[in-house]
Amino acid sequence: MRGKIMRQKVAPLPVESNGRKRPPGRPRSEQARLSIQSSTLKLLAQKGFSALTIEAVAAHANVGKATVYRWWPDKAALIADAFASSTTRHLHFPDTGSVRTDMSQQMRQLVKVFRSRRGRIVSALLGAGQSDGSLIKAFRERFMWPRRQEAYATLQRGIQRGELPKKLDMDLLLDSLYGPIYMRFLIRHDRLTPQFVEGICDLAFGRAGSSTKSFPSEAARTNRHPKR
Amino acid sequence: MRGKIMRQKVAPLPVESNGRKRPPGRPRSEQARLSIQSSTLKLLAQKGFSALTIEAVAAHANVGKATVYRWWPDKAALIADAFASSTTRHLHFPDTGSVRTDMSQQMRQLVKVFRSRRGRIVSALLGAGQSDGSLIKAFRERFMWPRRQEAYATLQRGIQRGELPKKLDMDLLLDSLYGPIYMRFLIRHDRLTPQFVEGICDLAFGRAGSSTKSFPSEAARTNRHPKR
DNA sequence: TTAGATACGATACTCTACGTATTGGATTCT
DNA sequence: AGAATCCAATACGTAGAGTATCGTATCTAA
Repeated sequence: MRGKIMRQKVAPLPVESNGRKRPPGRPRSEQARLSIQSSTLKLLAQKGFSALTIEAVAAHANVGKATVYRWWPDKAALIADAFASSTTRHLHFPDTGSVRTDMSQQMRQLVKVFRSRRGRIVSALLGAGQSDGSLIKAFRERFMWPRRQEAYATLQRGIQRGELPKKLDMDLLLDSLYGPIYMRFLIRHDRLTPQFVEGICDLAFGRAGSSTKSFPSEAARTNRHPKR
Repeated sequence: MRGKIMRQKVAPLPVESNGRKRPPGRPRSEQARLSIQSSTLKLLAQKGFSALTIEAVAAHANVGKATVYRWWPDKAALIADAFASSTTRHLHFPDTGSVRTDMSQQMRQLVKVFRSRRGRIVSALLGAGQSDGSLIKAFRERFMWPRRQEAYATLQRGIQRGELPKKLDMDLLLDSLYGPIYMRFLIRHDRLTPQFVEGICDLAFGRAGSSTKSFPSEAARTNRHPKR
């Protein structure tokens, strides 16, 4: 028995911009919410997923344990939400006039994030996600998907400029660009460097470089991006 | 007394391979060890990492919990060891005379393993490894590294045949081939198919295909494999 | 044959953290 | 004022980790 209903995570604060009246009773403490989220991220980056306890989060946030459970059903939801709420504003794609340059610049940024404190949070999320579907889903929808949309647009510009073939499997190309980064990030068998990013791009876009018209290898035709 | 004598004069646990005499006392039960390992793998594939309890392993293996702890310090070591001891015998590289074919065939095999029951074990190991260095290390050393050695040899043959440039960053190429597979395997944003493998190879080796001399993109030169 | 050493399964135990429930007080509505 | 809901604090029940102990089994050495 789940006790009483459990209010659905994230619980948008009342009184919002919409005309709804605020319900009676003491409103939830925004300060407590923020404090919990930031403590979650902080401890997650420090200790990793398995060492993160809700009791520690509550203590660190100067909050009652019940307050955590009132708004988040479990540790997974807490982490997914904290992560989503902190999604980096960096990691946008530039528009330099060259796909190769646009992509590699963003990839370098991603590598920088992965190597930073935030990287630890991402790996914890992906790691725990392997035994909890909701976490990996949160990662895809809140982190990966928005960036992938930008990536599609970036590639599209490249196609229009004639840098890429018109019939391009964008998902294949993007996974070929980012897969090696994620692999080194998660398996840690080798260093994540800007040089590595350039090597990946050389391989995928062709050695020729930025603005030339050399099609990658004319590969990656087939269907566009039919999934999801 | 006479009836059941001589039971198992077959030397259940004879002298070690080295010249050392066997220590006094009851020798450990090989049967218990194997039973524990196989139960670990079975439950891990069934329930994933977080739901795997040592108590359940002991019960499933018909073994005392203390017996588990006598030989493995913790859950991580138990899993790492069970995984290592079961390392698939498949996943070898063929020698067809074409690097592209050698690689893509092995990659298809890997995809098949990832999609099988064993895939669940691998993802559990990599997932838990994100908060436990010993697990990710076990994966690298026992699973990844032996195959990478074979991959080096395979690429080397390609170089000697002139299919690949002499100055090749093998690690970059291998990460570009396998990274996309691991990414889809772990993030699950898209399907892992043989067609995907071919797409990756098209991109990395060039569309031309198997036995032609088309250098990938002449990329991936720089240093050979200086790390680790 | 016996003594010593070590493994075995079983089980009881302590600890930690999860998640629930209760309490007394604070805040905001009608 | 009264109802409703929040808050922190804290006690509680449960699950599983890891340790300790017991009686027994299986080995070596003398």
